[in-house]
Amino acid sequence: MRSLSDRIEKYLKVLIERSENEEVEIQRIELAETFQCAPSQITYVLSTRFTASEGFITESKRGGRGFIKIRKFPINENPGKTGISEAQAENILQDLRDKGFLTEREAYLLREILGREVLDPAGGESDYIRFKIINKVMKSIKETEGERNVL
Amino acid sequence: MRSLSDRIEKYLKVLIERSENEEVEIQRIELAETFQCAPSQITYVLSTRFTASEGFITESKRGGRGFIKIRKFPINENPGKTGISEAQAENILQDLRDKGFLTEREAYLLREILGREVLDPAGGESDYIRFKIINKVMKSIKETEGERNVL
DNA sequence: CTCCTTTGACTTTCTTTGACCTTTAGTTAA
DNA sequence: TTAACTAAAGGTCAAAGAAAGTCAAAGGAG
Repeated sequence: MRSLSDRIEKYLKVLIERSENEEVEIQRIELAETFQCAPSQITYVLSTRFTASEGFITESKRGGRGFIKIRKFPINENPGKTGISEAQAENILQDLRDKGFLTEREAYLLREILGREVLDPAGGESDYIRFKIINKVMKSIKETEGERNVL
Repeated sequence: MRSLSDRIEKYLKVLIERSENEEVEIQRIELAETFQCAPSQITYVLSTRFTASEGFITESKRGGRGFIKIRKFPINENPGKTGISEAQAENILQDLRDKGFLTEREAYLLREILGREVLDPAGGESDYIRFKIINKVMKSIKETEGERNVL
């Protein structure tokens, strides 16, 4: 029998697949109730199966009317005009760092670049540019795989 | 479903958008009645979603004929001619690489980011953004000095 | 045994409300 | 005329409520 985590993962992935824009928004408590489990179980599933290095971006808000949004990251340049906020970018970088795909210094460099200050002049396009930068980074990581310790 | 605060925010932003001069004047009590909430809720929305760093300035008067005025400013950072072309950027990166300030992989990453493809959506501002990115990189290098070989 | 799951107590963040304070315009009385 | 009162705003702040996050400990499968 597949584990609860597996079932929740499957459930969410189906939701994403069926969505228009490769994203889904849930409420942690609600989903926990659906699966009759502790809310933190949902957090666990997200942190083990919906990581940035797997191509997912999550975003959430606490408090009243809080939510968790999961988005599948189109690594292969899909100009669907997708955008990434500064906070989301930070999460992605942290994950890539944690997983060892980026060194601390690389993550630091990118964090500076992706900040509001630098990208602001792009105005409404800044989220989009942030998306494109992250996209490039992901691709680059794939292409330079194995070189991590060489440099 | 989105929260009350979110709805009030949206409502006000629509009003501003539709206005001639990017500003709107309301009465706190009136708006609170419209949304069936405590007047201080309006204050809360203003202080969390119409901040200066988001480009808004609010102004108000108490007492009889009191009001709250919200103005949106185009946070127009003046690109004072500071711009860096793609080719120039490449030279700079090469130089930083040669001098050992960047690893090969870091330089590669940055080269990808600074390319035309990524920054194009910024339109006329892309040279300026490239300039700011390079600036950040320079600063970051200074701040992480000595860490180069630690990672 | 070891690693992955599951749970629950505690923490942090965001929202909503209400009681009380301050400011202003208008009105009234000396 | 002007000082004092009154009513009508908006401001503040703290408490209560509503979610999500964290983390360590217990439970299970291989």
